[in-house]
Amino acid sequence: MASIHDVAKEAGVSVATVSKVINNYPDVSDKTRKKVSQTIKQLKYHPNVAARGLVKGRSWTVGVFVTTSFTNPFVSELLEGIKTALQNSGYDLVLLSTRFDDPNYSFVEHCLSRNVDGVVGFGVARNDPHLEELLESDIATMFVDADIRGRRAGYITTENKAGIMQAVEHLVELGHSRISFISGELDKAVGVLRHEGFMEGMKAHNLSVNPDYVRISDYSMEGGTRAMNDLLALNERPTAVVCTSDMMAFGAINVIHRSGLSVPEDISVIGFDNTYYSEIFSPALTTVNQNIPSIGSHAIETLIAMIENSDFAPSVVTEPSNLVVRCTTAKPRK
Amino acid sequence: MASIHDVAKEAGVSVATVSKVINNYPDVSDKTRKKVSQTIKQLKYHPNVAARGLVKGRSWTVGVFVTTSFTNPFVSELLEGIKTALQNSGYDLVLLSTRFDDPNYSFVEHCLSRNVDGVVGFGVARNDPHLEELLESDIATMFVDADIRGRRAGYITTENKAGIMQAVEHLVELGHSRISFISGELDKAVGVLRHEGFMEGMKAHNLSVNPDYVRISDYSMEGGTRAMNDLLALNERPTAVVCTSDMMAFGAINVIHRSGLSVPEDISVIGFDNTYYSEIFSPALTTVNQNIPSIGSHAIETLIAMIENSDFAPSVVTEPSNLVVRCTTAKPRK
DNA sequence: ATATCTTATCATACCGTTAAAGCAGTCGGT
DNA sequence: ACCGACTGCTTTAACGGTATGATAAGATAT
Repeated sequence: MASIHDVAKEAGVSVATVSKVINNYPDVSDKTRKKVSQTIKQLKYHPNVAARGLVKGRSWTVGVFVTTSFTNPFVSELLEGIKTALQNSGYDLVLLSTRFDDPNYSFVEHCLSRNVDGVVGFGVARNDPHLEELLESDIATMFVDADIRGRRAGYITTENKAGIMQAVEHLVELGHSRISFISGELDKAVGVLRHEGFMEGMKAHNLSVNPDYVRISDYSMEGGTRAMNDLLALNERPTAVVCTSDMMAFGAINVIHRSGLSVPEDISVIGFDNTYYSEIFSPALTTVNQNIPSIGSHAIETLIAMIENSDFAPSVVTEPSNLVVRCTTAKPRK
Repeated sequence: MASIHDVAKEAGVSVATVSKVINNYPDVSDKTRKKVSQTIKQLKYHPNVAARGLVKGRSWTVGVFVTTSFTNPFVSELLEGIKTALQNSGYDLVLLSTRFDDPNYSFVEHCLSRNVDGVVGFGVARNDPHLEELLESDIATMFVDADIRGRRAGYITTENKAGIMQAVEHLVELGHSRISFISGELDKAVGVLRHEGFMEGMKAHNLSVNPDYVRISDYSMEGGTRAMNDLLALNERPTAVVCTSDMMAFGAINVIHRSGLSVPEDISVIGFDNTYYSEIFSPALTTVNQNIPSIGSHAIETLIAMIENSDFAPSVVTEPSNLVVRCTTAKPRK
């Protein structure tokens, strides 16, 4: 690999001049600029990122810290959005492979030694042990779906509350009143907000919430399965269920079918996310749509703005959500 | 961030000694080693990867070049396997964000300027314009699902042919003879091998292949939809269809259902991949299983072996495949 | 007592880049 | 004719590590 010295020698100028050409400094004559550009092309020279990073204290990489599985469709779609925004940005994405079994592994130190310019954090709980350290550091951060702010940290999220309220409203309009809520863990903002959305949505229609109908589980399909099993065991089962993820809804629907009941005739089910599979699944899932790829893209765009413009205030972005009615909701049986 | 100089000063030794401690050189007395380790911990020192990379000409990163969407469940599961193998390896994954709109963008130059120690290539066609350049370079490479070898390049794949042959055999045993094959593009090894598997499987049971029944499409759901539409338009439609991806099978099944026919009663469908959703989909999909996460892990493991041991011959790994019978295959109607 | 070998440590060149400072040469103004 | 400003370029010191050859001190052999 040719270095800047090779280019300088070949072009008959000093390394500094080459550097200036590369970085578009004004004090280079057109003639030399041309000559240098030409030799750069000729030698297929590309600046060494490590060397550049060493002196600039930057790396032109942004880190992600994925705690959940990539199999999670939310993660896939988020990454897709991130990939799109990264294209042509000059930044590359580094997946920080964490060493969780090492008790004194520090995420922040990992970032610092890798010199990442910023990170996007996803699935970060409010009580995450690494969180405080991260917020204290100078690393620009965008959290996805977590209402965590800091001197250098902003977040992006969807209208969680409004989304769930729309879901409840839809069910009420269909004539449901025995409405159940299968929630994800309440340790993250999304969980709390969606829960609030359910409570407020019910209240807005003067419906009381049966405590047995509110199940706290986890966002996976197994989470939905477990919660739905509990609900079916009740004396008076609900006629509709609002889930806080599509995967949970899939799990719930499978349980309902397996117990001989049908969706939506016996029980209506609503999901959350509108991931790619909600349309493919049969019956096609009624769900709260959030534009996940766009969340990913915006997260990166604002992150880069924060990085390149250190007085850019860490921002809070909220993406709209809306209910997509498909085939898993209907009027309750008489 | 503390540097090696800070540690040296604090511990009262030279930087060289600190470096030796970090890199486990033998010629350091136990006493100084202890003292240095202690100050490293105390100052929360972590070597700067850029500086180290600069002198060593390495980066402790492996690159991936994802041309398809992350939404593709194969990619997600592959990444999951990669993530697992990377854990505790000391390597991080960098997603090279490609600049395809730039006509003289070079993937290899991107890798070189980032100093990645190796790359895993997925979805690389035999006629990919970047391929030759990559093979000529000294970058250690593992291709997934492509039979491309080079001085520094090996590959990992599944028993593609055998998998499809099992699928055909299963259908024949059920009594099918009008068997169709919906194939992905034939520009990659997987496409060719699965196609061969179909041809040989049919031949092995003395069945002739109706050319109308062989459709070349793409691996997406839309690909399956398109091909199935064509098949249903035929005078004599097939009683069974073998698809080369799960997504294609989903698309095909949706088309069949929409046209008023049912799966598997009217038409049996088999997929390929056994991705997470094949079990969730209803009816649950009969499909050829390949252990995708394990493919990802093995790709990384052999890649790292190639990197750290430059005379490790680039290897070829084949993972087994097997048919998983679920609910989309049955005897043909009389 | 001197020479030789070991062992532990250090000083320093170097990796490829950027940036600050400096230095010729040209030009317009007095 | 001289001054300062400007232009275009170069020299050189970092950045934070690693590796190499030198060195000092102690042990062993002669």
